Amino acid sequence: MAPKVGEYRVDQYATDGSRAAILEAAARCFTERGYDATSIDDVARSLGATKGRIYHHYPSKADLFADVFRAGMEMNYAAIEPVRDLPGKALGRWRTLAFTHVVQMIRRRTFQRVVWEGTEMYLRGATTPQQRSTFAALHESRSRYGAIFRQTIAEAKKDGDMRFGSLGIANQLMLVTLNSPIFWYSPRPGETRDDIDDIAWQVVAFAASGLGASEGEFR
Amino acid sequence: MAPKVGEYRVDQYATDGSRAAILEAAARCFTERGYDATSIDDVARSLGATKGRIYHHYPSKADLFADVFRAGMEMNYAAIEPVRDLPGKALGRWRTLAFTHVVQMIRRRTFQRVVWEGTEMYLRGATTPQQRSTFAALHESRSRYGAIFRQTIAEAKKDGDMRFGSLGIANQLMLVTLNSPIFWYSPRPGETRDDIDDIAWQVVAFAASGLGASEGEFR
DNA sequence: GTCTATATACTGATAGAC
DNA sequence: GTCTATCAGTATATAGAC
Repeated sequence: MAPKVGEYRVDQYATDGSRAAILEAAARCFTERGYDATSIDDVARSLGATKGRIYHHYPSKADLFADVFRAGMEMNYAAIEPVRDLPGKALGRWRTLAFTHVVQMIRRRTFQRVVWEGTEMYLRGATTPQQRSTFAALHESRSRYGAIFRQTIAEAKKDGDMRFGSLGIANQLMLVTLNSPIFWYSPRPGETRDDIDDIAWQVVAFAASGLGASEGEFR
Repeated sequence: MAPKVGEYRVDQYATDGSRAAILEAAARCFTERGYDATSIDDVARSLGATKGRIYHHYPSKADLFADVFRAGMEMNYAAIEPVRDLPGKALGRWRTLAFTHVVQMIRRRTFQRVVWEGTEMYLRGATTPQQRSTFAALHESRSRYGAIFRQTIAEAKKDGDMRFGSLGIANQLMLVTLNSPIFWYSPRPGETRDDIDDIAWQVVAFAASGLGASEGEFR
């Protein structure tokens, strides 16, 4: 179940065309230039509009950014929901979860970059006191999401299906690996769904081996 | 040998106390708040000075940032220089290189965060035409540095000591893993040199296994 | 070599027309 | 619901005193 972290629900950002268009444009701009270097005028211009349109929907730039963050996390929860409670051992469940996550990083790259930058902003304390509680909720949503992965590898280790030292370090290395397509992936002309799946499996295989998983996969 | 990427040499930033202090403060500020959110006043204030001091040494904020980037890369080349041309098979050489690099990411975290952000700025094209050539040179310096690692794992694969699919993807995953301490590491009170080495070896072990290296190391 | 103004530009946010 | 005009705050960079 995708928990509500903000004031809007899933179907709202899906059906409200105006707000959805703003979110898409904002995600793209924030990804291209980063939060501070992106002006509201930039986002408006990329929509072929002026900032009046944006300020009608969002009271501030920080709120717009936070809503992209929220939408990104909601997409993540929605993506893994069908594979969260599959039967079987932890290692197998982890593989499916990890693959789903990586594909998500590739498909919704712009939103996921905002999730990353938002997390960094929160951890750096680069937020005003009013924003702080909003960002804290978003950061907690992301922590809960990450905890699903962390728990699964902890269980796999207990099963004897993974071998690693510190759980905390292994967890960080796993997450940074699975998230890394947001930094290096860029679509190639004529790329198929299978091509993306192939890339994603290579990422999962790297992380699995890194975590000392029993059998390696080298597709 | 550490190639000169900018106009200053190693011994200059090491001996010129005034400029070195500015670089340290700038690296800290840029790491804490990011390039755009950091004002020259912030850097000056963290030095207990005013911006006159900084503008005497650097003509612009972008130049200051670029010099931190340059210093960071110079530190990296200097760090791996003693282990670049060791004898032995590629896998063994890679382990030593990788360990040295990870320790460097931990020890000089602030400078390495600037290297990361500078690279992103360059790739995003978030530079003015005048800055472009400076950043291009710095980015190329970083690419050459990364190529040392890429070449080594390619050789290890040819030796049959590593197993992975696409070299390009494996390279990205390796680099993001080895660099990742700049995102999640923070020093703990009473931490010893051995503690840091232990963390670094766990990172190297993860990457080695991820690359399908023959023997796993699980410290 | 460092500091104190100050010019200049940009941007987040608001008010009110349509 | 969107646009135009405008205000206020901030930040880069410069000029000139010390």
